[in-house]
Amino acid sequence: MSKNRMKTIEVDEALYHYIASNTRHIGESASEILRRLLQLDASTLVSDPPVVAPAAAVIKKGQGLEQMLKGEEFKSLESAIDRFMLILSVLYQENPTDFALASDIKGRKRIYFADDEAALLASGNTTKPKAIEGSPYWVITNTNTGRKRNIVAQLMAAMAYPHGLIERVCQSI
Amino acid sequence: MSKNRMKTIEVDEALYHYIASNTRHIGESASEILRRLLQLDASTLVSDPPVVAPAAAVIKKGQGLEQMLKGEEFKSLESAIDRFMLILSVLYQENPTDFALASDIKGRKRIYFADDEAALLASGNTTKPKAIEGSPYWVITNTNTGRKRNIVAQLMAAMAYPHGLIERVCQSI
DNA sequence: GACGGGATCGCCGGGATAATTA
DNA sequence: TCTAATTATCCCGGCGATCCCG
Repeated sequence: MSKNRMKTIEVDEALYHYIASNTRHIGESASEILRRLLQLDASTLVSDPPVVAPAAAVIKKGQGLEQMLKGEEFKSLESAIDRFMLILSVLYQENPTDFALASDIKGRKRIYFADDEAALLASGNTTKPKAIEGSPYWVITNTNTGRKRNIVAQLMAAMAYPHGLIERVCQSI
Repeated sequence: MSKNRMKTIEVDEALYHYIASNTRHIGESASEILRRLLQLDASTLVSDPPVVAPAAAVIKKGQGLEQMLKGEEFKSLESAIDRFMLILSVLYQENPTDFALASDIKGRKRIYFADDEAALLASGNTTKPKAIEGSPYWVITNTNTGRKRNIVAQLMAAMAYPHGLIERVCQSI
């Protein structure tokens, strides 16, 4: 790897997580990881990247959430758990890609999200997994409200939502 | 893509140019470009990134450490203990032989390194040994941060690393 | 694994600081 | 005794999951 001067670029948190999670060996740098993921030779820079289908319809950040907070459905929910589940559902639908990248949040022993129930069951004692509607994901549910807020906050932060919105959403749980 | 909560990563110049050259439209962000190049669509998320032949693993003196200091993995660590463990891991991998020779560092009664947990447990009261990843060694962990720095400094000195690097590594703990 | 929600309390990891020893 | 080095107790904050309550 070249010792050349490094350039700084900005990436959103979800992408950052994705990159970090692809570390192959201890102490690997961002450049190394990206080169591998991009299938670039360490030395040569191949010209044309794979052509990919255009991104799906872009929804403006937080729009769906804002609507949800105002909506009758949300207001009608009586329990923290129901609000929690709806929020996650909306978060997923608003941006499945970022959600997927961000959902590797975990506690000391439990993992919080998985795409199947069994994985969550296996990660703790009575995790009470529930499916997130409209998504392939499951979440752990046996937590106090503080932790539910916490999980949502972490998730949203990793999905690069603005602070203020994170605040309001967590507050609403 | 939102501009909120961006993370900064460092990439080498060649990679930087490669990314920049793949801009599709004016004002496109690094995240957007990378997402496209990495094929991070909802559809491809589940599968692992393409596996590529690993880069040759020869590491020159201090090179691996330098990489580590810059690496995403290291930056993502939140506790002194985690940084400590990663540093030791990289030190071992960079030169197992020297590590082995240098690792007979000890305190007044505790020994700091051993190739099995029991030896460390036996050398003190609550030494909290942890295994050094990628190596056959264990370290004592029940120390304040000052001593962790100390241990690393002694180890690196015995492995003949330059002072400046020792400084920087210890500082980073 | 079948009542569901979630507060409360116990446990654990990190590591500063107090205690101990040379 | 005073200081400096080393040990390891112990506190704090975070996490888990039991268990109580509606």
